[in-house]
Amino acid sequence: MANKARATISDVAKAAKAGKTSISRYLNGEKHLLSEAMLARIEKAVADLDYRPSLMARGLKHGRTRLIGLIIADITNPYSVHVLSGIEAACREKGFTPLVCNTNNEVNQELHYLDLLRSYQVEGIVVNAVGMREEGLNRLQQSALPMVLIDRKIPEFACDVVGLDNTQAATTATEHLVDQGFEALLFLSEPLGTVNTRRERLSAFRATLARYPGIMAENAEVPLADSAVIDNALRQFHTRHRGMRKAVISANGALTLQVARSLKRLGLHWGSDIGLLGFDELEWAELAGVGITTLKQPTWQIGFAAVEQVVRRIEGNHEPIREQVFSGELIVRGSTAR
Amino acid sequence: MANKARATISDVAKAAKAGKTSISRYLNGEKHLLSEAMLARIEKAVADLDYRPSLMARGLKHGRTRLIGLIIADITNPYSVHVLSGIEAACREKGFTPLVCNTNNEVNQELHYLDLLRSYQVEGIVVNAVGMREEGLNRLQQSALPMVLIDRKIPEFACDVVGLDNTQAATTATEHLVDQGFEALLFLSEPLGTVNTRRERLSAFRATLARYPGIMAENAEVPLADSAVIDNALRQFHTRHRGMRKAVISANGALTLQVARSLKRLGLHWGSDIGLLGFDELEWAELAGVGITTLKQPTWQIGFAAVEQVVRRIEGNHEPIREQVFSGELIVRGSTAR
DNA sequence: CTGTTAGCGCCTTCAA
DNA sequence: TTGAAGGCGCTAACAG
Repeated sequence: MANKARATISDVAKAAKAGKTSISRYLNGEKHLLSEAMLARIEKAVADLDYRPSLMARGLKHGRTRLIGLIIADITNPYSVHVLSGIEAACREKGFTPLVCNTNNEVNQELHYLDLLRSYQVEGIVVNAVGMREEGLNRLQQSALPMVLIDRKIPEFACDVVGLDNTQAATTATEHLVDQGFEALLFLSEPLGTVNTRRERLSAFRATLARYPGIMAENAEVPLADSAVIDNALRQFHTRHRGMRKAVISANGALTLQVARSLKRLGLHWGSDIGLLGFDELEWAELAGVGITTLKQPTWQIGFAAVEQVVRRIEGNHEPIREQVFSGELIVRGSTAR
Repeated sequence: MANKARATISDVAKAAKAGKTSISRYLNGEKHLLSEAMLARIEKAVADLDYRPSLMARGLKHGRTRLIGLIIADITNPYSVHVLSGIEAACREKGFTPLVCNTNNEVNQELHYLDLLRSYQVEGIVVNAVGMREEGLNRLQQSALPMVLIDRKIPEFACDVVGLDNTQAATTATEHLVDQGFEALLFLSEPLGTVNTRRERLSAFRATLARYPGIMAENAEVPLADSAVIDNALRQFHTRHRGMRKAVISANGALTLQVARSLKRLGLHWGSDIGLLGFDELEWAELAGVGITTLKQPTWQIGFAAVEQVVRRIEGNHEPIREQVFSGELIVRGSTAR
């Protein structure tokens, strides 16, 4: 009995001995305009044919696809995954469907997907930016497509943003290390570039330590994938401050993983030989040696809030650009114990 | 200068002083049918208006949305994420776009999304099943929508599958533990239910140990979220075989995490007090204590192959149901050392 | 080589 | 309370 093609509204109309209009009304919650009899017939027909309206056609009609485009820099990153989880939840609640695109940290993928999303007529976009420059931006500015950025801003691009309160977070983290009696601190991040989150975290780190003149403050930029460079930065920091209590702050979760690996290679134990604190909570943080102290971001909320904001825009809200930050929570473990 | 609405094919036609057909031809690679002059005018118009065709409208026309629906049980699971990565790559290569749905391990979400995907007229579906019963199945059977399962099969549902060679993998894992001189082995999994992967792994475990009568073989089913139960299972296993060399096999990555946490709570050290081997590679496996031995699945390839298969079906391939398995790779670390 | 026409499945006037 | 007609953006005959 398997019906080949999907049933269309006309099929239902025919089966219910009604006009297409009535079906349409039935579908759009205007049931109060229909007679009991009609209602029953339609109900039956819909069920029989297992009919469901084509969102494509509907979208074509009045541009409401109920699709929200997501551009995620790296789906492999736990941060992104948890944000995605919040995004999913919010979409579900608001009646949208997320169209997920993974740019794999490549700028041209970003451009490609941006185009694609527009082709699918998404009603809004949520972006965890990687590069995003020139062309991509111009196009976006013109098409007044609602868009909100997650985590990172895009330089010189006015747009809603939702992310972490980097200053608060980095300050909290730094002060914790000061409290724990560390005398030399290294802030480790990927190359700063124009990535505001890295810069803000570093600035707050510096600003905080400016209040503690006795403590050495350093920072280094290392590429995530180059373990030799990381080893080197860590080794040098360690030898340079031999005899002192010292600690490393890693600017994000992916980097923390590499740092931990590097320390292991170098034979340094976090907690005893060197302090370690990483941005982003890690599911395995408690299992690695004496545990790793982390600064946990409310990732789920961030994702959820991002969708709320983009939906607000979709629904015509024209308030000025809005920047929404959430505060992080320090989770203390063995790696920063006295 | 920002143009409000998106340009349509008609706009372009007007701007290029051409008919819509010519534009359409231009877009669909039938440029050879167009005169130089026309081509140039169109090219310019398209660029000027930053036009890109609506995939919605196109889809409406001849049912080719170039969309592939993805139903992922738990996007938070690293396994799924890596599979997703392969899926993404394959989609890109084949010219499809993945529509990702996260069911959050809830069966009704699964149903909901299944409907949704059909509404969006996806051309095929890739599913990492959670429950998927009755209704959902019937609907799917009828709509001859190409579909391939990842990892798990659905009971009594004939469908292409791609996943791990569970027998090979579990056998390899078990033999490794035998080789390492363990005398009592516990196979730990979530409740078996009808999940074929769990059952197959357990069977192979049992079958392998049948060849080594001297070795104790046990298994236990524990809910992922109930740490008390896990603690208990582990504690009992440990005390029951006091004085023997014993090891635990965890049936998947998420469980391995819980097992590691549990062992830590119990004050048992993997490697020295008890052996540990987990299905699924974990990025932190080397960092947890002496390291955790894992059975790594070729996740990326699995995802890639799944899309290849579904695309094959989309393109009209009618070969009999196909089951594609990849073999796992044992990565030995400290947790199973002598 | 190029344009006209007729839908794809749906929603929205507008009439009945 | 119901239905017929037109059009969303695009493609595919079918003429010129």
